[in-house]
Amino acid sequence: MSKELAKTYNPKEIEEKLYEKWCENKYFHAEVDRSRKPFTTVMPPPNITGKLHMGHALDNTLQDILIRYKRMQGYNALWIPGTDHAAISTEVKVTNQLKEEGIDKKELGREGFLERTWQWKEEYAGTIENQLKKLGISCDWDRERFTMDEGCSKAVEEVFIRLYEKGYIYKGSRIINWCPKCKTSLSDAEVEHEDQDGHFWHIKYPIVGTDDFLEIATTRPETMLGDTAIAVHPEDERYKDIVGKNVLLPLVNKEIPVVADYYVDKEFGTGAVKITPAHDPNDFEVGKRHNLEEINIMNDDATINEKGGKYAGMERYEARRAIVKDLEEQGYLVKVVPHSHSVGTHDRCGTTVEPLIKQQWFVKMDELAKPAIEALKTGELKFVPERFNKTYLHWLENIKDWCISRQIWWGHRIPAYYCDECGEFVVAREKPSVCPHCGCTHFTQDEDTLDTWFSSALWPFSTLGWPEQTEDLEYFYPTDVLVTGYDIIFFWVIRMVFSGLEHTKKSPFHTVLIHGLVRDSQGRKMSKSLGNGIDPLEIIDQYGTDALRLTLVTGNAPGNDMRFYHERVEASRNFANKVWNASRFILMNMEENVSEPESALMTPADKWILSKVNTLAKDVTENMDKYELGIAVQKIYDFIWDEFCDWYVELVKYRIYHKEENPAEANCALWTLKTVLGNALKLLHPYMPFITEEIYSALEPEEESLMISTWPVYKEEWNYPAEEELLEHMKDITRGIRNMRSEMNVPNNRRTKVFVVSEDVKLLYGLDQMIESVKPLMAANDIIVESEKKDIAEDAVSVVVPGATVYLPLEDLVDFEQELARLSKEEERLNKEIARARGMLSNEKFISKAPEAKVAEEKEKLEKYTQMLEQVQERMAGLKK
RNA sequence: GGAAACUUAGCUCAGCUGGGAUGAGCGUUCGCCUCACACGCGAGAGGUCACGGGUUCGAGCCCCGUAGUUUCCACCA
Repeated sequence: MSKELAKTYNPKEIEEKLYEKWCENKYFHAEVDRSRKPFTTVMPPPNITGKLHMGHALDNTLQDILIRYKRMQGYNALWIPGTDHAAISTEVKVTNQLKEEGIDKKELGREGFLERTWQWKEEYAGTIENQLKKLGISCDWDRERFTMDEGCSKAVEEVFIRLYEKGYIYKGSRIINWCPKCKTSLSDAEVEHEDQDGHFWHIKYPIVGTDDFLEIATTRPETMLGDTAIAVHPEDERYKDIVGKNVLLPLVNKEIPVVADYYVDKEFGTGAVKITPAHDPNDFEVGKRHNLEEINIMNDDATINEKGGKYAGMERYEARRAIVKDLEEQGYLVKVVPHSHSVGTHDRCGTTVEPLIKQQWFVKMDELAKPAIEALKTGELKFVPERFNKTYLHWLENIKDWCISRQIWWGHRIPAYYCDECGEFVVAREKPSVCPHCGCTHFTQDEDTLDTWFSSALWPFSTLGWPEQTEDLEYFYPTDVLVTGYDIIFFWVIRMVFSGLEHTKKSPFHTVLIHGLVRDSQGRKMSKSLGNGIDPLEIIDQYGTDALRLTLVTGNAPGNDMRFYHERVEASRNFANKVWNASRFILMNMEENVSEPESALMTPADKWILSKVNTLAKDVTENMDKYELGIAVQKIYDFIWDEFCDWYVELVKYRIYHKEENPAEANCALWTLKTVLGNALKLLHPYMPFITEEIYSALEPEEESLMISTWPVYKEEWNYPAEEELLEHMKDITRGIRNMRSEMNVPNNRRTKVFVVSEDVKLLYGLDQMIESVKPLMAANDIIVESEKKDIAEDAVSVVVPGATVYLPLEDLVDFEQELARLSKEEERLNKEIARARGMLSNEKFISKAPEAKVAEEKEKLEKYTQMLEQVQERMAGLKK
């Protein structure tokens, strides 16, 4: 940064250059160093399915803020980046890409498809990496990982085998969620439920041996092809006599029994339920209890199979229509009632999920869940904000076994090998040579792959070398904070916690910082289908990375959603420009050899701003330690703009402009400017890394880099309470004068005498010390400070501020009536204030119960306002003469 | 059917362990191109903190209830 700077900040000129410098110097890289404390975080690996969206920008900005902060505090900060193979999502994307080229993935075969998908991975992982770099994030690129790289795959295999050997992984035939489009099983978490308008078809089933019918209601009539019973509530008087009898399944013309089961709700529908064990999770349970046959009537693509008789080959909804039509024609359909019900859909493709019975691999969850619940209760793990504890616990306490096998190619293949001869399987690290069951030597590996979350669950330790007991693992693990959105607590956070506890005996992190969603300006979720997504790169291009980052953290509390719109980024951009220009002003005037001045040379203003930045450092640190990043950055913003720019820089101009006459005073001002700006830049750096680094390098050219400099800490010697008080008085006086002038339409260029009358000796003395500096702020050509009102003409306007009365002789402009009106308004206000304070102080309970400090505070206020009121009244009396 | 969050200035949102809403940005009114910045400077206007109770000397904040909005979970055929 040279001294001839552009009037507006141009992020494009510096961002790339600085990022390269940081990378070249390995500032992001961390190695084991036992002399320092580590601070570790792992990046939630973005899916390689596409480019990053605003949610990623938020997630990574938050992490970068924390990691930069900790790094400056002296921690050995490690942030591991990486990407996720995103099994089904990626397979769908690549399959579609192939389809566009007219290629069926089956033609390619497994190997060919995988080769193609690895190509895809290379391309997208590269794109994602570049995007992250644009965001300025300081993760350790030397440690970049991928959920399907060698190390992660090794960890996956090891975990699978260990859990299998422990009996926690099993293969079983259970009812699972099936996506007929992706042709794979899904876990419960991957199924989204949405309410759809459907119908209730009331159908009558003839009771065998009578002329009676049993009426049932169903939302999915096509499943009747697989009905193997009707269930009623055991205590339902209506059906008491029918239990044990058979009914005739219409269309199929098969007799099925009526069973009694507590699952049935007497009040709902007709109180009689058709039971299709193979196509409904509840019916499956009922079926187990009553030993019912399970008839699977569907193929993997949700067409009706050969068990469906004449409906075989039909697509599921086509079959539904045909069956309803037939029922109606044959007189079995009683009525159709509109009915809204919840339908499960695949979260990746939106297809309605079909519950089917399939052989799948499962993780037994009950034992694994217990330590994860315990970790939260003991405090080993905590959520910020705390309300997510409930979400976490509720899920774990109601957890069901996790279906982990997927019938797709892209993913970690299950390490189970089937004997070609006897069909028995062996779970092993390598393909076995001899079958322990039959002695045969030919094996085929299980075709299935694992749920994508199976590998991401290991991310915090697989990326550090587990299952090897590496030095990295020992030193950096457990990690410290995990930053992620509330939308993947179930998918990911919970699974990482129980996996970490199971395999490393430790919670993988002590804190989970949860953030919300970035929504559009109308509060809608950003989505491809709505086309309302905002590309972070476009924003960066338009306003700069720092502006984007600032926008993403201001005015937001942890866990809350935010709305994103251009006006907010503009405000951030404006702030960047403000910082830029204040710095430009300082650098333009900066001398080579500024030195720390004697305390005696410092003006009250210098001490005040030092004191302010000192307190700021303390407050910001406290807020950041509590993850209150929005509050922290707001304080920095306010300090820089309001205190530093609007007051201090203005107060310093006189000394700077009179450098030649008084170099010592100028030095003092410059040193303070440099020191305070330097500290402010440090505090701001985690939020706005580029602009702060750029300015700092010009301000402190001898220092290597701001990002590796030390975080400001509170120092007692910069605590100047008296000067803080004095400057508050000075501001009150200045505002009083400006207010008066504005109200009276005094032209800007008209300078006046200013009389400050006060009994406060310290105030008078302090003002006197800064008189030349203060003049421009008060639009004064002369400031007279005195302890009592002497030769001030009555045709002056006056304003009473705490501790002083200020007069402006504005003979020609004074309107006595107006002046009296103004004063009486002020009198009224003060009377109200006094009444309020008196009211509190006359309440005995307040005096006896409120903390002493609070009582003293109110007494002080009462005194202050009473004094001001006297001044106002005195002035009014003078005017009335 | 459970659970959570939200309801504060025209808009979007902050408000830490309860102690005068001197809250922020945007918008708006008035005056300023004052030699760092018009992406700016100065001065204003604008709020019964959803509603009703309760606890407390004191409630935007704690407790209970009501209404509206949003989200998550759940097997109601």
